[in-house]
Amino acid sequence: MTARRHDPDRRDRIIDAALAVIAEGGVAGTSHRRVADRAGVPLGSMTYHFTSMEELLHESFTRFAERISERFAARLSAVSNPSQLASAIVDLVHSDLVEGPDDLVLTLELYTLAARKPAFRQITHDWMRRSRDVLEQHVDAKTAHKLDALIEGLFIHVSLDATPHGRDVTRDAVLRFLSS
Amino acid sequence: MTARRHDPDRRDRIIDAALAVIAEGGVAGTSHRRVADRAGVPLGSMTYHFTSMEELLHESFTRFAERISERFAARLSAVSNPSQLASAIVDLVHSDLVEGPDDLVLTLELYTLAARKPAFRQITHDWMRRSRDVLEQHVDAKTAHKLDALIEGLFIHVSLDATPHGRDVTRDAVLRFLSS
DNA sequence: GGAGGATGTGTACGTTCGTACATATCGACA
DNA sequence: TGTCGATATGTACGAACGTACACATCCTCC
Repeated sequence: MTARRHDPDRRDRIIDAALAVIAEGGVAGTSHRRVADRAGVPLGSMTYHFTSMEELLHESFTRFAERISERFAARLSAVSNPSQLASAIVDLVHSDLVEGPDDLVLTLELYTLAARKPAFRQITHDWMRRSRDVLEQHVDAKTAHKLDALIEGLFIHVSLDATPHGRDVTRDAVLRFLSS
Repeated sequence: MTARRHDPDRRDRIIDAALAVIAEGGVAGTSHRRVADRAGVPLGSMTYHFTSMEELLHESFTRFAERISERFAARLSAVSNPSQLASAIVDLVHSDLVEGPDDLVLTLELYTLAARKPAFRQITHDWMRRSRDVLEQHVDAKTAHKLDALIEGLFIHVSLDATPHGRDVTRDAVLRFLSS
């Protein structure tokens, strides 16, 4: 009812700061103190708002996955034919990456966590389901499955391979799944 | 010329121990002490054989990537037609994973490191080039590129998605790239 | 306006860490 | 056999960590 003593989005800022710190130094290099410094809050605030580091990481990655999903949906909602869909996907794979290398790092950090801790796997599950839902607005379910995996692999290989991956190769790969 | 004071594969054992520790607790949870305990060597041995943690990680992941590459090559060297190739790839994506979940964890830990530190990207570069070389024994270069990325994406999605990925869907996806 | 609960903070404790380095052990060779 | 590098180890130090918790601050309601 009344204004909180301090900013009510203190928690939000901590989560955003956590994502920035993770992108910079990885989960390995993330500590309460570093996140607190980045968010401009006292150390005590960390344990007050989050009972453990794991809870903070979980909430941070949940927010991250939702953001990426929203962008994915926004990019693909505008297309109306297979050719446009292919172009949109090629853009996602080749351009988004250049804009935000942090996204690659955060994605991989999340996958790594999910591979080891089941608690984080729910985040990847939901993320992948949302991606498929978006793709299923344009293609059938099985194709959506394949396309989603292909996009994942292309994104990683374009990012971590020295050999340049041409947009034409990516486009051709996508179109192979789109043709009936 | 003469036998070393101690076992000459002390270094090797440390590297293997490091991989075990990384698989268990991630790069984040890897320390000199833990690796030393696992390898059965004194703490002093760590800094003696490796000037830094980063050097140990680099050598460990190099060895890991080479091992996976060898297995990949062994699996694919025996095939002689597209159908067999598809079956071999489906096996790689669906079965290897069940055998060794550690491989997934280590792969993702490496990718995460590579995404942030260029020094580790050389390892992924070499790994991906070796994979393509193997694939190019069966298909043309562009197809090898696409297939390699597809395998990557399928592997990750089969591992981190709750929705089951049928082998038939994987096989169909692979065959789409194999058909001329 | 004062009591008391909710909200937020500063600090201190015990642990673990990477690293340095003095010391110990051994093999090679005179 | 005795000496001298090379090889290897144990230990100690300062820094950073997660967490607990006593304390401060503020809002609400009587």
